[in-house]
Amino acid sequence: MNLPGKKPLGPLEHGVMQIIWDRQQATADEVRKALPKKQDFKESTIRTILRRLEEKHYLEHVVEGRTYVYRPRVKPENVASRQVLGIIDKFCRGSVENLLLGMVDDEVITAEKLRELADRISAAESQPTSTRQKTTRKRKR
Amino acid sequence: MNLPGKKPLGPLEHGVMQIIWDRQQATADEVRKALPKKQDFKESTIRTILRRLEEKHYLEHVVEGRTYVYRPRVKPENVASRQVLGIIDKFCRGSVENLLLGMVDDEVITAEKLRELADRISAAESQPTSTRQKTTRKRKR
DNA sequence: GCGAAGTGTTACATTGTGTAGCACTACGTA
DNA sequence: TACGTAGTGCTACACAATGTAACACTTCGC
Repeated sequence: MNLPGKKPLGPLEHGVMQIIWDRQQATADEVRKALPKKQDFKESTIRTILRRLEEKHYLEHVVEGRTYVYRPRVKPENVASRQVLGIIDKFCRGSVENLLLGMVDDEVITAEKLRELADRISAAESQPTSTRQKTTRKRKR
Repeated sequence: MNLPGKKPLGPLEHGVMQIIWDRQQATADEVRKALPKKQDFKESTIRTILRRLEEKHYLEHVVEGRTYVYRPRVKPENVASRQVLGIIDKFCRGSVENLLLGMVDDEVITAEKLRELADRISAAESQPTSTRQKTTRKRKR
């Protein structure tokens, strides 16, 4: 089982993912041009990064004509949530509550604001399916 | 500014932190004995790890007799919360809400449970100071 | 004065990431 | 039809972080 979102990304790898998440898809050349012009990379560099991201299952590609078009295999929020899961395991004895407490204590978010968001999310969750926008995914567990 | 909780920890480094978090403090030898007996490390190995953890500001030590006694400089929940902050920046366009949405979507937590926790935390937060247990810290921001 | 317990210093192997070169292929065009 | 160009495949190298440890030095108790 090598699901995406687990392996960490280096800064450049992350930058590339950002670009592809932003525009839904991109070719090696598009990525290169979209990166900060400050350091402009060789195309082979970009292609190496893209290949590694594909090996890590962050990306997949389809061949279009003779160029590879890369698309994300995961949404950034889901990568985030998996990484947070790992953090909870490692630092919060598996308890989401401990994490949230730490975040409030560290002023990452106020208790008030947290409750507000939780209410909103919970409300949206129980809304009728007609107005509801939920990712289609196979449910397990 | 080199505050703790930012630099990532390798598996062994993390294991050592766990031990010290558990027992509040420990010497090199205690750490060595507390680690899984499967791989039993040389003391110098442990001491290298401890030194690096101190360089990263996860630990500090006091000299007791002639031995170093290490104690944590951060609580695990705070390390967690800082790392989560980084994740929010990188993957959720800076929005805590996006992260929470991702976590609900990924079934790391249910919307219902989240709301419950948020309520509880919020209630505790606004309790009178007499019964309140809050970390003493300099507030900034 | 010696041995044990402890620290200081240094080093090497492995792995992940950034960086890129070079060879190969296929398509459009002169 | 032969060639340049756009694209990929494969390989390599350097640097930093991490795991792993040896060896030398110091000091306290006996």
